[in-house]
Amino acid sequence: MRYEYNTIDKKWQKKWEEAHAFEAKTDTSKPKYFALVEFPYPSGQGLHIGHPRPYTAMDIISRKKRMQGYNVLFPLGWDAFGLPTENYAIKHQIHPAIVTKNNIAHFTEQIKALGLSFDWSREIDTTDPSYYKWTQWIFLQLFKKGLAYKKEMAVNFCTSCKVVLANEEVVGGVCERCGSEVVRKVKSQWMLKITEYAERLINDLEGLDFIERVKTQEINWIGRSEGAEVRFATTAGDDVIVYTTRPDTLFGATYMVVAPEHELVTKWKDQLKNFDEVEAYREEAARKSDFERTELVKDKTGVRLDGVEAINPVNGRQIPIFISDYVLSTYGTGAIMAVPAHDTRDWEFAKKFDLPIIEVVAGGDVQNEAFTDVETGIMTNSEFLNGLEVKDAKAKIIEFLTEKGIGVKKVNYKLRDWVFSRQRYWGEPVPLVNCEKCGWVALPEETLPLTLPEIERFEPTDDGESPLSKATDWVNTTCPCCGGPAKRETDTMPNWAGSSWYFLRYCDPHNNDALAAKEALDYWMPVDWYNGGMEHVTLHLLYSRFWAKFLYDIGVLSCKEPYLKRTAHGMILGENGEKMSKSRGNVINPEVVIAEYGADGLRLYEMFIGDFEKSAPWSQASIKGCKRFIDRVAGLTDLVKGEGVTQKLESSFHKTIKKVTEDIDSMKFNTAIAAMMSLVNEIYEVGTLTRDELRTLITLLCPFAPHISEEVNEFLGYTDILSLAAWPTYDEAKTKDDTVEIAVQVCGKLRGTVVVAANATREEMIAAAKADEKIKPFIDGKTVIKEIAVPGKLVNIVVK
RNA sequence: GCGGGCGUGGCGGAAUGGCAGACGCGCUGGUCUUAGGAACCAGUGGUUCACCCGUGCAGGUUCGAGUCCUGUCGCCCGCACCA
Repeated sequence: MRYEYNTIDKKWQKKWEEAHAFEAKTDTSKPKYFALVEFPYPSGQGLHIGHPRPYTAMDIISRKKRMQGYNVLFPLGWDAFGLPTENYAIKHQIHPAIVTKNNIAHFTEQIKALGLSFDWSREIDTTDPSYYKWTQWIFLQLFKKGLAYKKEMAVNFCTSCKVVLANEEVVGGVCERCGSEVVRKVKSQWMLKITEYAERLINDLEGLDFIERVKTQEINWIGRSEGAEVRFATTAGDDVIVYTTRPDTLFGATYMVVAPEHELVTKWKDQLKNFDEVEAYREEAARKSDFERTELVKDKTGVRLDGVEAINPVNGRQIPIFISDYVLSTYGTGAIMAVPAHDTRDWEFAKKFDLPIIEVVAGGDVQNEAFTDVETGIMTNSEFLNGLEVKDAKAKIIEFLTEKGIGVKKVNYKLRDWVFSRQRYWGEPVPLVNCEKCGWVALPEETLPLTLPEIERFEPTDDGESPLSKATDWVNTTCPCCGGPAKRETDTMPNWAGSSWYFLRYCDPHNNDALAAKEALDYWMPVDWYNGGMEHVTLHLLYSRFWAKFLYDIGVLSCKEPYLKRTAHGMILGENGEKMSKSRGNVINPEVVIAEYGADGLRLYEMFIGDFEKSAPWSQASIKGCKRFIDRVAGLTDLVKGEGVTQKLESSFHKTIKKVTEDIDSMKFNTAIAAMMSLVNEIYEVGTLTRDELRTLITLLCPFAPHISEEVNEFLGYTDILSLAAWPTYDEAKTKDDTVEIAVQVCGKLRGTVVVAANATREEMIAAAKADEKIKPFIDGKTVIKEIAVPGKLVNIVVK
């Protein structure tokens, strides 16, 4: 038979659907397995060739687990709130809900054409009020626990999207989404206290099966550091608290730097002789975008505060105070003690402003460069710390500072609270009202969902107000607390809100009384294996872990971590090795590929293309090899004779079953496919196989190429659905051959091979090697110094 | 600058410290064909061809190194004045 994919693909997709083959039932008699892919944002462009890679990978894992007897939950949904849809809606004057509906329809059709074993009965959509009801509910719980708060603050503002961005959404100083300039704007924003979970977000990574680069990236992003806060008195009377990770170098502090935004600078206005100059610098710093600030990294600038000096608490020495934008107002206390001898940035600044450099850790040449090594240095010029190692000096000075009440041990994080407001229409409304009397008041939970009002125009205003502010009928309401007049919050939630808990909804997607029933959550959670992109590590992954921990704290979830295992796929690049993009003209359309090679051809090639975790360039030529392989599998039906086991093929089958089983578990799909290709090549060499053997082969192939496997199965006369059949098992003993060909080396160089019994002893192997005609010339007349034999592998004879 | 990763044929890529280049693409020759951009068969790292040389480069450990160690060069990704 042949692979007529045009008809076969559709035929089996329909059969699976009619049989509800992949719908997960809560069945406690079987072990559960929750496999998760990141649900897509249904963009107007339709499916990208990159989408099927992680989907197929997790589909293979899900299908195999299902065949191995697990109760598998493998769902999909739509992360459908967001800017591109809204921008499209504005441009074409179509309601974003309609745009979303159309995009989802298109995506659904394209994804279904891949034959993935998703449980479509659990499909969810973050823009559906019955879904975002629960997003709002979670927000209310955060609000009630004091983890959501509104704050006037300088935020990142994208000049093109006209919207506020979270720190995680600013990449390299520009907007992560559109690449436009990001400026600082002071706005009143809802914030979520993710920082309160910083410690747990780091500590609980331990023991999770996350790939290492994901763990390190999360840890670095959270950026924990240990140090001390130290109080410096000033000649102005106010104290300045600085944060330092090197309290041991306190005796080397020769000046102080505070952030331009530091509040004391304004307070000291009358005491500063050069306040005009100071003010000018502050204005300049405020005007700079993040991008400009990072561009100017190397060139330190600053202004000395003329009229106020700080006093080093350990030696009473007066030191000058500067403002400089190399000190950030948002980290630590916004003030530092500068130790130019042992900090690179302070050293650069000191050189530029001609400030003294005092060595307090011996071991370097501090006049020529900062000595920052904490491992080898010995304290000097530091009175009672002299002679100590850095690590001991740290402990001693902290003890000293604490005793004197001038300092305290302190842990800091780079992680900032999550800016949760967006001045956009297409997002979840914030279920709060602002009452003149009562302040911010939560809507009663039974009134949720608070749905989006119908409005005419979706554009945000130039001054950054949400389009919802124009819906006055909706905005003006009554306070649920006192009944007086109140106004609704007009900002909406960021698109990361709906995706922060979507996997929980899959457990019980149609529940109207809770985000999911406790029993369903307890049964399915945590997710056993979650695959997604590296670009989400410091965004979605961190946010959703935070929400899961919060839900654990309030008793909704029974697990502390939502995901047991996390892997990440590599990108599929264009044929030229560059990232695929319209502007580069190297985009491959999955629909076109399916039309030419069938769903199985695409699936197989996406898995065969290379190491799953690495990027790989697409090749229009290479995909042919996968199509040929499928055709050759279909062609095996012509070679079927009889039942049972073919002697010559038996061990090959056992080896292949073992290899494919193991490789799927470690995501080595490319070598699993290679093993099946080798087996097929061998069958063609033998020239015949049995019906049972072909059934085994297509069972192995089924997770990768389910359509052709089902078709061959039916052709062979089987009446079951192969996708639900039992996964083949292997006999370890039968994966071994009776005889093995071993390499024979003389002095470590390969000189030949000999065939020996698989269970041959070392002595037998060496004897066989020495007896070989090709080996003799290399050892005859020489003294054997050493003989090494590795069973099943090689013999190495060392001669002189 | 810091953190992570990677350098293997013409290409994508394989190799628990044990026969480097599995598997696939491409290429060469052949079979069959009116035809071949189909299918099938054979071959395919280099070479001065029983030797020898080959995993970015230079050393080291080892009976044996693509794999481990040290140094070095190059590339990719993330973070980036976080005190």
